[in-house]
Amino acid sequence: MQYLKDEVRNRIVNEALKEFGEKGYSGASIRGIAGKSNTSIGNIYKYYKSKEDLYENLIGSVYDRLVGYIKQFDEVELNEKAQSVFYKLVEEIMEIFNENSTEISILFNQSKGSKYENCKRIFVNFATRIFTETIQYQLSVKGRRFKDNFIIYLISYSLVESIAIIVKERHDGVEVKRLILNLIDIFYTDIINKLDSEDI
Amino acid sequence: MQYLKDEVRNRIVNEALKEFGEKGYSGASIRGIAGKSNTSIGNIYKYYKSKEDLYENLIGSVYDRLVGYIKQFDEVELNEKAQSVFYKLVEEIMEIFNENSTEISILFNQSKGSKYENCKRIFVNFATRIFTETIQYQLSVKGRRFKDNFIIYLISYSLVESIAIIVKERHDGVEVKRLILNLIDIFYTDIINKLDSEDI
Amino acid sequence: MQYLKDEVRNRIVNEALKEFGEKGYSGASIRGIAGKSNTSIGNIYKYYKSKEDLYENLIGSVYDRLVGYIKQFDEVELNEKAQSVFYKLVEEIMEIFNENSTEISILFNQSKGSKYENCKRIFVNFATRIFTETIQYQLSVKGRRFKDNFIIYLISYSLVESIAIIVKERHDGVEVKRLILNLIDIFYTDIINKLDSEDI
Amino acid sequence: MQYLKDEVRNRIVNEALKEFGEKGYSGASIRGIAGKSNTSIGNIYKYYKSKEDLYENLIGSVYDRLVGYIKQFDEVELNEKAQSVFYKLVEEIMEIFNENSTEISILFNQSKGSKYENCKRIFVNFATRIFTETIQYQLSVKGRRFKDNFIIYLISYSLVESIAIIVKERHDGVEVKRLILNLIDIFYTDIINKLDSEDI
DNA sequence: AATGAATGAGAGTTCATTCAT
DNA sequence: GATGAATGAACTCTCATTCAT
Repeated sequence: MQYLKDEVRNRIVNEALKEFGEKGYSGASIRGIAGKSNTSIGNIYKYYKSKEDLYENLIGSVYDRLVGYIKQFDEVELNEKAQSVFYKLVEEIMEIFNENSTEISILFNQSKGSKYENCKRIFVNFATRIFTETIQYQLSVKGRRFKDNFIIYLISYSLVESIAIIVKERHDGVEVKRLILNLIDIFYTDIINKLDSEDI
Repeated sequence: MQYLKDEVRNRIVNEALKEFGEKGYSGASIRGIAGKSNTSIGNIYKYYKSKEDLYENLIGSVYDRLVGYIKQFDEVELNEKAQSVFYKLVEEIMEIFNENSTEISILFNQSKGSKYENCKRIFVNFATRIFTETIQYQLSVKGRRFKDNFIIYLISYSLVESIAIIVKERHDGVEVKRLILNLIDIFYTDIINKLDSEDI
Repeated sequence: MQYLKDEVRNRIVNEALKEFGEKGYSGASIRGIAGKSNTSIGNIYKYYKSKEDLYENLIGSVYDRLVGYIKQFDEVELNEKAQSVFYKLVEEIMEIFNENSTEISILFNQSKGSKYENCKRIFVNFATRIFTETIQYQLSVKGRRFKDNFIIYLISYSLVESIAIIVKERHDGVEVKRLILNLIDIFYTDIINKLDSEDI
Repeated sequence: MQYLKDEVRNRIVNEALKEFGEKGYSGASIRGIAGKSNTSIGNIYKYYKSKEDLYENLIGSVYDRLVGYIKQFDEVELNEKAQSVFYKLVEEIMEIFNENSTEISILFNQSKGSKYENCKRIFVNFATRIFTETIQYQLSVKGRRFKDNFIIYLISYSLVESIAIIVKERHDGVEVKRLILNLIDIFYTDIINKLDSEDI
């Protein structure tokens, strides 16, 4: 009986991932998931008490790991450790990706309307913070300050959007990592140089 | 009577822009727009014959200008003119932004489910093309080829997403233009150098 | 001013006749009539207090003449005069047709949903009565009775439906009259003979 | 559960037949059908995916049989077989009537606005064709031609309208058949004689 | 545990009618 | 007298959720 239950749950999970991945949280329909997973609408509600609960069960742990990693630095001064913290986040993302590539893609690309729609914003804000603090630290060493915050926010936003696309369109962990690191290199390293020389 | 009608139309337009801006095309409701603009559901249908027609009236001309500009180069060889074509597109966007900043923000950020949802993709594809052709032209001069296409797609995608955020969050034309040009500089110029030296 | 009023009223009347003639009472829309007659919805309600009232004004007099003619015989024994009463009804119809061919066509063919939708039924019942009494009179002279009522009802119904089609599709009074009389001849005279000989 | 479902479906079907029978396709409302069949609006859409689909399920097979029978002769020369083809159509109608008297009545009398509204016209055209070819064949044997087409159309129209009324008002198959054959006899046989002698 | 029928709120849309101007 | 904007009820249809079986 337990076996049967797990088998049904797996079917629901798999088809729900497909449905959410294709149509997004709001556009997905419980009816559609039930149909495709060869079970009944009512039975889905035996396993998950609502559409939101189902989404939470699929995406929640990925969200929690990601956001949990970020949140732990909320009240912490980073200074010269900022950059390494960020590279650790990439490691974290890669671990999540290697175990749950579909879920992380859905979390980033299809969460509109769900309780996780703020995820990308949290990520962007964190990236912005890391980047800002990195630069501030480097400039402070040279006794200088930098002005613009928004351009860093934009770069961070771009990075996050790109990561979202990468995890959606590429499925090989090695390639995904290479692409992400490439982008960080392009977006951040170059910009630090640029900011350094041009005082944007 | 005339001014009354215009006043109501303005209220509808303003509240519709708010509603679409907050909830996106699909999430917005005619009922909600009617309520907030202090008129009746039926009356909105005096002004616009459907939800789609309302959206079209708000966003259509902005879409047409933007996509029209891009489409004119569909069958045209660009070669060394690629970059200037792109800068002219920025000029076009800035003109649109100066007249219709809210609309262009909605077009980019909230068109999912509408007839304009392909807009960002068109823009990304065009940016990818411009960037690819620019690089190919420069490399061909030196007798070299470049390999990776996806990274350029990601950069282009990032640029477009960033522009979407810029027009959403900033309302001063001068600043918007500066930010966009900054990003192009960061994203494209630097990357060309990078690609040039590292053979990505 | 009076002249102006009449001109508008005429436009409304003409376009309303077209609209009712094309779409039927229920399918016709006040908005459509207003649009085509180059006036406003509200103004139509200055002349007619409702859609029903408008229909009444267009079709009522034709209905009243027709039904009035029929009703006058409600409590009257007809006996041997039955047939001539019916031919007089045809004369009445022809007079109406010659003055108001459009209206009589609408009355017969497009009154569903209106207060006049019973018109054809009244007409059919009257034709049935006339026919029944004519036959009964003829048979009683020979000391016989006839049985079936429904077949006469059907013939009468057919006659009325045919007249409805004739006034809809033919516009020349002479031809209309010839066709109607032809049908009466076919439907009635022959059937009397048939009933006479076969005791249906 | 199964019997419950069937019971509800039956209630919906019965009440839908009543509603369509009383108000016609356009006039009938899903709300009304839901209310009268003691279920909810939404539940009707569990059984039928649209108003049109409901109507199709009720009336479609009857329409298909009838129109299918007629359509098979579209490209076929009939000559002296014309009359027997028509009598076979009557047999077909009687079979349909014996199984689905309500449905055939609705098809003929209440299909305006639905996809089946052309049914009576198809039937009339077929009857007109049969009648015309029968007469032409008979006259050609005697080396004569006949002139009027419209009167045959009217007779055919009358016949079809009468059949529509018969199936609406009579429910005994034997009587329905007798009435239809009686009418064909009256309408066609007599008229052939008439046309024969009088050159209408 | 499983079913899927049933619900009900809310979506977009239409239209006769009213009423302030 | 004329306007047409405004109303509101009714329409078809969808969907997450509940519940009797």
